Amino acid sequence: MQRVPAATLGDFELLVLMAVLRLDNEASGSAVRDEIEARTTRRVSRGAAYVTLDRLQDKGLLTSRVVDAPAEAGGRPRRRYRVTSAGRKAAAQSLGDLVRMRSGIERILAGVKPS
Amino acid sequence: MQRVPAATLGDFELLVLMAVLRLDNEASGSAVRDEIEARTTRRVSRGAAYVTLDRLQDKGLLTSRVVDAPAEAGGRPRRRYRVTSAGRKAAAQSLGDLVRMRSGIERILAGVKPS
DNA sequence: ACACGCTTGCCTACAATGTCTGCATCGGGA
DNA sequence: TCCCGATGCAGACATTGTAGGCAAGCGTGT
Repeated sequence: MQRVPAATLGDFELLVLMAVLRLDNEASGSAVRDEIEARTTRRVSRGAAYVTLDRLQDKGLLTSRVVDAPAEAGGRPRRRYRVTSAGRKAAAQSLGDLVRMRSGIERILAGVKPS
Repeated sequence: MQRVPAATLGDFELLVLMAVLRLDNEASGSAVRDEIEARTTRRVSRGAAYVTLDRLQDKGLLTSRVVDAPAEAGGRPRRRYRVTSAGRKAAAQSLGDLVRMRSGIERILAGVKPS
């Protein structure tokens, strides 16, 4: 069942949504996980990914289906996720908020050396 | 007491951190609140702002002091917040993650009409 | 000096999200 | 068949998000 209020996205939810988008709407759970770990500095446990994927589905921001041939070397059939138009809208809004907030302080944030 | 692990920033924490930065490190609690409400689509209660400000202090990402002349028409003395170097680093890292994740799908996210 | 009202700060409680560990399931190969 | 690797998922708990209400100061008017 979908929840109507569609509250604001959490930080990880936004990353997951973008991961699915960037994987061309054919993302499996572990693909999402790998994508986030590859593109960001965060470490993602498998469980964390699936729980978030599930919650995004409850909100109606994602859909999924279990249509997949098994992987090369064994493995359970994969579930594939797709971003809905509501999902795109939510992601765009969250990112818009971030961008508007950042505008003007890029310089301050740029000169930061990583540890 | 500061917490060492300095976990990843939540979405609202990041907004608050940026608000203080953009207010030139002389931000009061309600100024932060007003700034976020002005620049984003989110509504911020006073309590939410202060709780987050407090937590960011515990993490060592912000410092504060109560040095302020009273406002124009009455009011309690204001507390002013300042972002630490650790805070700048944390914000830069979170934003970096977001930007890297977004790169390549800007087009998809751009063509989204607000409701 | 006193009461008043305004603004800011903060505390408390609760909802939502983030995160991990462990286990079940499915398919392939030995 | 039996094991193995990979995926999905469930349960539990930590962290963060959010609101409402109460108290503290400070000016103003009497």
